[in-house]
Amino acid sequence: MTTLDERRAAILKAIVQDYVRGGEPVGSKRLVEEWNLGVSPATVRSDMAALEEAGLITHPHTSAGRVPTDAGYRYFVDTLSQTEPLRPEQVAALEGLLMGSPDVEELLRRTSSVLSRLTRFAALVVAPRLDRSRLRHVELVQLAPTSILAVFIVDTGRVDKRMLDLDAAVAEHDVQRARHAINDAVANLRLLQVPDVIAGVANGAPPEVQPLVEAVAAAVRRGLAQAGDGDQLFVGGTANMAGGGYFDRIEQVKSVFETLEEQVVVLRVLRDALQDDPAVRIGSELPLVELAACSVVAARYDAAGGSGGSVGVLGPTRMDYPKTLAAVQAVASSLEKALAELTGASTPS
Amino acid sequence: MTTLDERRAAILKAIVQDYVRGGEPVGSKRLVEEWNLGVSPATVRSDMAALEEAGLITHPHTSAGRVPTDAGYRYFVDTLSQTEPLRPEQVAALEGLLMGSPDVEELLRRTSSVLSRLTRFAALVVAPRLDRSRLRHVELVQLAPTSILAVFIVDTGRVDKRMLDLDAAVAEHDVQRARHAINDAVANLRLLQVPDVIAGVANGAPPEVQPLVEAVAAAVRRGLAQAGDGDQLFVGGTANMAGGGYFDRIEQVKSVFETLEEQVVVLRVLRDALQDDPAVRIGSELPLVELAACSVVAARYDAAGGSGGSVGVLGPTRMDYPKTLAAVQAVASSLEKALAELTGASTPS
DNA sequence: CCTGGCACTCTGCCCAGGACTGTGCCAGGG
DNA sequence: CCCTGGCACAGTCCTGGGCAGAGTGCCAGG
Repeated sequence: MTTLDERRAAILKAIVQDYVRGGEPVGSKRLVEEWNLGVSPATVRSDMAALEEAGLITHPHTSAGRVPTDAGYRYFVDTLSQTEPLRPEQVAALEGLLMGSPDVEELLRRTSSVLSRLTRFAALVVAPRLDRSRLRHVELVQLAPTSILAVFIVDTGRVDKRMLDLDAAVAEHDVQRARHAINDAVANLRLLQVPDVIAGVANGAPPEVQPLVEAVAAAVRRGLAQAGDGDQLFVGGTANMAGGGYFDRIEQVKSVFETLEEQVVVLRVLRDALQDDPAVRIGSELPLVELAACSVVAARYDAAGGSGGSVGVLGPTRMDYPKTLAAVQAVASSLEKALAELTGASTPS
Repeated sequence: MTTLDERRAAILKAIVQDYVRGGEPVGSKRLVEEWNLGVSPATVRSDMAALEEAGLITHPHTSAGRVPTDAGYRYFVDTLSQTEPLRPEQVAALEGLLMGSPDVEELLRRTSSVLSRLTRFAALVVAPRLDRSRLRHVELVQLAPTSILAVFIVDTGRVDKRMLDLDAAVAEHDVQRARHAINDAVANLRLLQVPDVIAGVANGAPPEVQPLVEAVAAAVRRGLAQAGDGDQLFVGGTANMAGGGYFDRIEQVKSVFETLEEQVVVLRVLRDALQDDPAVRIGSELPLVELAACSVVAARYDAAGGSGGSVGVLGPTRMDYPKTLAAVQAVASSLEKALAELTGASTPS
């Protein structure tokens, strides 16, 4: 992207800001009136023609004002704007809301709720990644002779479960032996190391319990492999996408909702976006054509032990990027704090 | 509701069916043509006037056809229609989809997905009630000296967790003592009995562990008290409410989505509806004005040990009630079967 | 390089007319 | 007493024309 003439940059900036506020194509006359640019509408027009030539703005039709293109928003975000930090009382309110959460799940739920209300878009919150968390405890519950429910309790307070289907029946007390052997070996281990350690336990274990222990190791391995797609996702404020008056055709709204229902897809989009941090992905930059009229703004947050997740919003391309970025970043950092408070206590000396 | 003249009943039925299919007000002429009623449009008109007098149909405006009112749909559902059972291959496909589920949560998720695709409305699935389930195991994990994570594993394979904040620190081995004492006492007990039994354990326990055991009892009690509102809810196919062309104003769509986001509200609506089984609640019969243009069709299902939940759909009042009822009931019974298969194996001799 | 002016284009709105649909009512016939 | 055909009436939807408004593109001049 070539760098822009100073006045043209100012005009692009004005177009973006006006359009984001009003939702209507903005013309040369209005522009000079509201932003006293010191030049005449005619000059602005020729500049706008240049901006259009450069692919930064378009015409809906011959005689309408200009509208930013995705590239226009991109230029605006990259070089014409800077995030406007939230007001201190907003940050305070934010932290107040998040701090009191009783557990991680509830905290993440609240986070998605508060972020959606703050931005008036759909909020996306991805739970801390499992792979770097530490395992606290494994519980094995025998539901049937060959089927065992394995429950994994992780230091962030998250609880995961998985059914194990064995080829042969296991005796109740062998389940207990496996349980003890595994827990002795893995307590407070990084989840990533767990499969290998458990596999080691299996090797040294008596033959009756070996298959069970191996099954547990396999379950953890599977869980970690899935972790990318299997991460927990909390979505909030989807209704915001229906109001607001973005999107002209109802079909667009529907396809956005359809996309939001597919957690796997949303997770992929988020992960894809988060090659930068904070990340802004505008319209066609998103990997899904269904979301061509949408943008994603996201940021990472860290959690105890180097694990972490991300928060973000999905909104129309016509969004206030500086404000949204600020909100997303503020929420990410508040979440980080609240999480630290919640699980920082979770490493007793 | 007084009973209706036979011809008038036929006319009402025809109006409902035509309107549900086409979405447009239906007039006297079309009616006699398509349903060869054996009388002239004029006669139909006078009957329609009577039906309108009775509050079963309305005019959108002076010179439009008639549209059923909520009461009209109600009459149709109660006395003019009967559910059309699904085709056998549909039932088979349904069961095929549900049977392979690895665990209860996934099963319920799939259920909501399949029900929404079957009906093209938003599907609601409430997990089996906790209060009549049996407790399999309680796990206590100490996250900090005064904070304990209690994990409850129930026979349906469901896992619930709850944080316990104690007033005083507990020693690690006391946590283990409490854990053993509780598990010895409660294994395979109905959840409803659990609080009292644990309270009994607390009484006989040494003073160091007493507060912890009591906290566990309180947690279960709280969990059960909440059970009404705290039940797990799986919502699927919400995007269907945006397509379809029901709802004229976008505002309605938005308020439906807002309602769907409030799980507590949805659960209340469902529980309220399920005084009958199967239940049909039409428009103004629902306890929420926001849902005045919607109907709920729901049915209960039973799960192991007398516990159970419900499945249902939320759609526009203008829905095909016989078909929807059939779908909901078929899904409920398939879910019941799949659940039995999944947890029936869970009562080893 | 900027500016004012001018012609042009396209939208949105209003209004009127006509086609259409559907109703309500009434008088007449079985 | 109920059904029927006929007729007047009311309201929607569509179309077309006219008109105002906004905005552009271009060009000649400072």
